[in-house]
Amino acid sequence: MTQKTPEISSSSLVSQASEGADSTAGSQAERFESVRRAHQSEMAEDYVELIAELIVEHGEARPVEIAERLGVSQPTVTKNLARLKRDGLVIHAPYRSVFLTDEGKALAEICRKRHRIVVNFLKALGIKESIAEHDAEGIEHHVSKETLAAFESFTQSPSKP
Amino acid sequence: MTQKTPEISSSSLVSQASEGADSTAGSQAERFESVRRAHQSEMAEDYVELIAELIVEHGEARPVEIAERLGVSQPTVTKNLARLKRDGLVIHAPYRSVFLTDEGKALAEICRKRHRIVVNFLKALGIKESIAEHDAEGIEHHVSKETLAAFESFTQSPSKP
DNA sequence: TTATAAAGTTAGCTTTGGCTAAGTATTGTT
DNA sequence: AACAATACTTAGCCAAAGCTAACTTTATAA
Ligand SMILES: [Mn+2]
Ligand SMILES: [Mn+2]
Ligand SMILES: [Mn+2]
Ligand SMILES: [Mn+2]
Repeated sequence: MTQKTPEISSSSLVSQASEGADSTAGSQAERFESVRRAHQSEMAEDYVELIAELIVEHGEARPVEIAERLGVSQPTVTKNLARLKRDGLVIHAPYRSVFLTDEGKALAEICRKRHRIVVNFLKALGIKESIAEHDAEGIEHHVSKETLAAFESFTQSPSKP
Repeated sequence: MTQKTPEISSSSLVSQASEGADSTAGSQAERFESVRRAHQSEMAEDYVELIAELIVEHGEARPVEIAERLGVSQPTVTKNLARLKRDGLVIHAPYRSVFLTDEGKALAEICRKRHRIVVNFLKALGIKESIAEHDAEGIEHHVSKETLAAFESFTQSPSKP
């Protein structure tokens, strides 16, 4: 009830030069927007990568196995496969196993490589494998081309620019 | 129509010992579950960190400014502030500016520090600041304690274990 | 002090990605 | 061939985050 009601400080052209790079509201917004965009591709990336893995390991990708590996229910997989199909990444007929389209294969390959780079980078930093795999699962979706390249070159020759 | 219908290979106890760490379906599922959990905290973390920033910079945090910095609409901010309030992280009365609870302040401080560590680490790797800030905005939510410690120690003395 | 502008909220919609319960299809076993 | 077990789908639910349009409140300016 009696809480203070401060006005908006319209006298704030201060900008006390604290940040190095430009730290405008606009550029910060772009960063958050970019993260939101990355999250939208995340499901697709993890699915196609996993489907490719299963095909290599078992000769085929079964929804039940996808569900088990992802830790989600079978209906969730069914629904997400429909989305991936809609987006042209997988081929899936009812009660059949799952295949990747050419586009799906290409995406899976990119994701597989990126995943390995991130894991190997973390291991090169001294992180133990189980944790490297854990963190990579999330980090992989937020690594720019530049950062990925830096990770790769560090892995190959640590501490050299 | 005439698509092949492969059976499930029930003869697959092969496990050709390709991976170093344990790569069971169960441990892979745990990693994905952990990423999903991280995504649930992400909105809260970015909001409290930003609110703390705004209070430092402008003396207060206004919804309109939060919306601009995040690149989302004002109604989205209103709705998310209600969630943060429900979760005990902010104090917000209608038409007033936003305050952090003690819990919100504590979370903001953790996030602020983690953010700086990730950014500084990427810069130490040779990534330029604007890209470091960009990637950190996503990566920060997926870094374990161990990895964060490794980032910090690398920043302080690169290439030493 | 009144009018206008800006800020904030409410209502209602959307997509994503999770779930359970229940039904159908396929596969494996007798 | 019949039955049981497993896999898969469908239907229907939920919460999170986003949006626009319309309305209300607060702040600014005439
Ligand atoms: Mn992943
Ligand atoms: Mn993420
Ligand atoms: Mn962030
Ligand atoms: Mn941040």
